Parts: sequence; structure tokens; C-alpha cells
Amino acid sequence: MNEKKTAQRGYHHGDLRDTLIKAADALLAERGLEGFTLRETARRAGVSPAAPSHHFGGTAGLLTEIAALGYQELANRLTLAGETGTAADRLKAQGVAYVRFAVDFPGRFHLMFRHDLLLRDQPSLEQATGRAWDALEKTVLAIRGQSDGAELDAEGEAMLIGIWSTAHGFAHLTLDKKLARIADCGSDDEMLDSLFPTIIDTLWVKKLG
Amino acid sequence: MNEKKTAQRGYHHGDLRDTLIKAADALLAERGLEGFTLRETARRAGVSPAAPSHHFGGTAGLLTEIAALGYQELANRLTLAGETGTAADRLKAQGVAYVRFAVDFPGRFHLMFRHDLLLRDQPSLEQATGRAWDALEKTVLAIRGQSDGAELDAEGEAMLIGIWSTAHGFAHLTLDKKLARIADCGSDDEMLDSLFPTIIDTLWVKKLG
DNA sequence: CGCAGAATCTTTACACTGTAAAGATAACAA
DNA sequence: TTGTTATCTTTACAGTGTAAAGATTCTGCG
Repeated sequence: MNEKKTAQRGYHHGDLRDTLIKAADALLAERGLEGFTLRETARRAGVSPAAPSHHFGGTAGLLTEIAALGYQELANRLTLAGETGTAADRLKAQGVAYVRFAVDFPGRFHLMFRHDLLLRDQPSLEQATGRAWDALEKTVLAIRGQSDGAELDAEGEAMLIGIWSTAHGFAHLTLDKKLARIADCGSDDEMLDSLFPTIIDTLWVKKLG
Repeated sequence: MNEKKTAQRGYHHGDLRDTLIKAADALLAERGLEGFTLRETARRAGVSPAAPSHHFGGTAGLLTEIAALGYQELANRLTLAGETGTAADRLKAQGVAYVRFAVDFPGRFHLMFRHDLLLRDQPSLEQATGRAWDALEKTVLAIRGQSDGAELDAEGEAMLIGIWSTAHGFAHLTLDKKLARIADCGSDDEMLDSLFPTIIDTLWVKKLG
């Protein structure tokens, strides 16, 4: 019976921590990282402006929890994309999933790579980051013919950072509308589903397959 | 005799516009984009807090001029890198130059891709962006065997966006210290000069050459 | 039960921020 | 000289994050 709901308007909210995380995440989704405000988060949660700071130690503490959420979701998608097909297919699918995540959660995505806004060594963040990372590494290990727990060899390392960089850059450029003028596609969806796979094919798969 | 210097402490500064741009650029270099402040810029220029807004219409106006500076510098470097060697060599060199620019000017670089902070259709920005863009396009056209003024074919377009994405992503990940834990290189310089070319080779050049 | 002590949230306060509006000053043109 | 205009300052306001201190409720222990 830990569900006291928010109706109880006393000093003790019950589960204000979770409420704040959800409110902040929703605010991030609505207004983006630049529209995010700690006070507005508190307002939406129906508490005083200073309440979030008390729970999370400051803006960075709250944002770090949301970034961890983001890495969890990203890890889930990367894992899912890394389950079917040849090793090359899986890496390609993971690249697409990476960009898809960025398009689906632009606020979270931007936040996840703003180390000036995050508490880097928070366990929740480190663990979630590790999960996402491992999903990619596993696929590259398979491509390189290495066993699952091994250290990546030099070329594998280059491949991993390469696919990561390409997907990461494409995601950023898409979110920043930089690709609109060149590839005059319509929606981001169309761009993602046709252009990005083409790029991966042009760069990668022909060499791997 | 347009040089009245800043010593003249009157209402009319003389060339406050340029002074503000330089002060803002220096502040950006020192404290990064997140440490940038319009008031601090005014402070360094020795003028009132509201003076910058009057000249540039607001923060975005001033930042846009600095972003234009950034694109100019980037265009210069890309042009220089695209002058010697085979077409494949030049594209690789341009990729390295792109990342090098980001490492040398992190503040400017971040700013240049923050469309929420810039006035997109400011001529100075559009023109500088175009110059940088053209330098890359020219190299890809050469690789594709197309004439200089032509429209890129589909595969060339994919190549262009591909190399851009890879360099852009690598630059972002480097600046965000995300690569430190994987490729345990020392400095950013070392990473740039050895790791990034390796990636390009692994991904690209073997196919092009 | 009663009641310290701790946990939780609020209040207050402060130093910032960007910028709109109105005032002061200097340059300039007639 | 005198009016006009451009340039910069002053003032003011609505925001922001958060430190410090106060109010309230929960909790554990006698």
C-alpha cells in the first residue's frame, strides 16, 4: 500500500521522487532540453520550487536520472535490434535503432550527451550506459569472430567507434535539421527509413558481407 | 582613422560591434557555450548590460555572428584539406580537419549546431555555411567522377552525408569524453591523429581507393 | 501511549539571467 | 546654431537555480 496518490496535500507526498522524474521527463519531451526548467517541473508536480533540489541535490541530479532512463530505453532497443539476422544485418539494425531512438526522444537524447548537465559517476547512469554499450560491442565481437567476453581487437574497436560515430552524427544532424536542404526528403521518418540505411550500406555492409 | 580604441569612455564606443563579437568569442573559448552569458560579454567589453541587445537584437543575433565566424574558419580548413592528394585522400583529410576544428573550437562548434540559439536565415550565417558545405561537396563530386557544378547523384549524396555524419559524431563523442573509456588513448590530439584516420580507413577509404 | 529525532517539504532570500522601455549623450546635417 | 538621429545607459521586470532556515509529518523507541 505504497500508493498514497498525489491527492494527499500534506508535507509528505509519498512518492514525490518518482513523480518529479515523470514530470521532468514529460517536460523534456514537450519543450526539449532547452525548454526544461526545474521550477516548471516542481510546478507540474504541485510542489514548491525547492523540492526537487532537496530530493536530487540539484538540477544535475534529476537530469541524471532521466538520462539513465534514456540509456535504459536505448539499451532495450539496441538489444532487440541485435537479435536477428547476420552479424552485419544486426549492426545495421542497431544503427537504425540508435537514430530512431534519437528521433523518438530528442530531449532525452540531447541530455544523454551533455556531460556538463549530468553526474557522470552516478551508478544508475553508469549501469544503463554500460548496458547500451554492451549491446553494440556484442555485435561487433560477432563480426570480428571473437568470443563474447573478449576484448575487442584494434579493427573491431575502430568499427565500433565508427558505427557509433556515424549513427550519432546522423542523429544529431537530423535533429538539427541540417540534412533537410541536401536530401530533400520529407519527414524525419522517411529520412531515417530510407536514407540512413543507404548510408550504412554504402559505408559498411558491402565491406562486411 | 576608424580606430578610436576602447579607451574612449563615452557614449559612443566607435566599433562596439566588433568589440562585442571578439569578447563573446573569447568568452565562448574560455567557458564554453554553457558558460556563455550576454551580460558577461558586455562586462568584458566595458559597456552596459543592455548594449549587446541593442546591436544584435538579442543573444541569438550575437551568437549567430560567432557561428558565422566558425563556419568561415571551418570552410577555410576544409578547403585547405581538399587541395592535395587523390580524391579519396582529400575526403579523408577533410574528415580529419572537421574533427580537428571541433577540438580546437569546442564552443564555436557546439554553437554552430544549436539551431535554437541561432538566427537561421541570417545572410552571414547562410553564406559561411554554404562555403563549408561546398568544400565537402566538391570532393565527393570528384570521387563520383561528376563535373564540378553538377548535382550529386544518389550514391554521392549518401557518401557526403555519411562522411559528414561520421566526422560529426566522432567530434561530438570526443568532446563529450565518451570515447575515453573505450579507446584508452591519452589526449584528444592522439585520438584524433591516430584513431580517427583508422576509422576512416576501416570504413571508407578501402572502398574508394 | 508519548515523544524525541529524523525525514520531508515549504518559505524566504539572494545572486544571477535576458531584455523591454525610457532616458542621456554624442555625432551629424542643415 | 539647432534639430535629428544613432548610440549607449539606466531602470525595471519576470524569470532562473539553490542555499538556509522554518514548518510539518512520519518513525522508532522508551
